[in-house]
Amino acid sequence: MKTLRAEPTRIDGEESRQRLLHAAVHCFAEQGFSKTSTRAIAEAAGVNIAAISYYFGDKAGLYRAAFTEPMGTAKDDIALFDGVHLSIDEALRGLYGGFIEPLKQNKLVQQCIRLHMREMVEPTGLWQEEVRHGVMPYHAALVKVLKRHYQLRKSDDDIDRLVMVIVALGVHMYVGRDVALQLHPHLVTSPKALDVMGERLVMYARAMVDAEGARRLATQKEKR
Amino acid sequence: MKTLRAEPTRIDGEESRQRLLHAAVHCFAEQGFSKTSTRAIAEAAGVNIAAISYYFGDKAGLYRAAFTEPMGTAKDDIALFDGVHLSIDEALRGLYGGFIEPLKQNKLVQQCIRLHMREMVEPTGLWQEEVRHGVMPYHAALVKVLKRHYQLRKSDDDIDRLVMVIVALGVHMYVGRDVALQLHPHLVTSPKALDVMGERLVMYARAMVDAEGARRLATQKEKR
DNA sequence: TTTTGTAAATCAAACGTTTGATTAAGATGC
DNA sequence: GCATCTTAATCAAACGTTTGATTTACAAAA
Repeated sequence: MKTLRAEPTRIDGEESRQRLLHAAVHCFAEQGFSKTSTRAIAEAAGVNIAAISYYFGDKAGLYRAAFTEPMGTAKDDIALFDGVHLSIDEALRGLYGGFIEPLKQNKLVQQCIRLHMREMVEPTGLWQEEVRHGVMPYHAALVKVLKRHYQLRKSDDDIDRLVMVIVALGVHMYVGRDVALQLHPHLVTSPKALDVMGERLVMYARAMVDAEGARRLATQKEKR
Repeated sequence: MKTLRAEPTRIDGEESRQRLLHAAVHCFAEQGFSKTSTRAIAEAAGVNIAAISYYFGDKAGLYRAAFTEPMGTAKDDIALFDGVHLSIDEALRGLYGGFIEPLKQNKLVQQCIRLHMREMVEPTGLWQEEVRHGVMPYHAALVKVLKRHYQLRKSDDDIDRLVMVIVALGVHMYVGRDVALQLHPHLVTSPKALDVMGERLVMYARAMVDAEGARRLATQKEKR
């Protein structure tokens, strides 16, 4: 029933493309690639189906665009914690801030991240590229921060392990979000609660960093 | 072109159902629900398509069976860490052992877990039930352990937060596995490396538990 | 100003394929 | 003979994609 047509006339230009892209991000993030039909996307965007092939070639092309285009580069996130003048606490605060902040607002970014989380479990090839261009530099930057903190010349496996779990705490805010929403909704919804969560993450991470430092010291002594 | 027929004849008894189930776990874990066709499952199982509706009703029924049947109950995992005589370190060792051990072997279990991880990102309704019957008791058991350790009468938000991140470290071994395999394969493949990882997780978690304990003590003093 | 030409954008309709599910007939073991 | 199981064939529905025609915007030509 399309009796009323609110749209004035021609939208002309990039707008249709943009609307398709946003609708795609929303649909793909919500239901995944296969469960989302091109028709559903087009309908949500208020655009004809053919526009998909017109602007993006095919469904896969639209997905690729939805996956990569709206996301900021990893550099933006890295910049939040890799300043040379930052203390380890400040660095961790910046790092987890990058995880927490999008959860408070910015629906599009949240959907994008959800899309990326999806790819972690369901790698389609795009994710491997994302790991190379997004995750790898991110980890490398964090390794650098830790090296400086421990005053090491070379990194090692234990640094990598520590980086893994530090990142894990942030990642889990997204991966475990649905579970948390079911178990303790009030801990992960309000901005205030999310801030408290961020504080705790910093505290936890700091504790892990210190524990690893102590362990390194102990094994170092042991060797002598 | 089906000129050659390798299959003998009857596969005797219940076997078809089992083969279907295993093939389903494998396919669903690998590609997810929508991307897996009933034909692909039947072919992988070496069974006619109609057997799916015969044994499981429909595709959804097969999925449900693949999701629930092969998994052990949450009680098995909980039993690894909720003994009243266990120290906090022993409890954490048991807890993370439950995460690490399946990674060393048992392909079927790994695929099952992968299936469950999938549901975390792509909730189909089964996951909500799983949260109620699997995750919730798991969290509750861990809360109990922490309450005992801190000698608390009542739990609170901060305990829940701590439980979340303790679990996060274990969960991340599965969620972040693909990334880890690309970044540091040697840290998450060999049984020996996995054991080291398990040790570190215990150490990290212990550090977090202690940090939270210290924080509680500090805020407690502050209030007086 | 008006006419004409061109390229971009949009549309409904249809295409061929794949999907999950069902059917009726056949085979097997008791 | 009877219940259990397997098979190939078939179904409607939904899918992604393509098509050819149409509409709009804009600029050059008259």
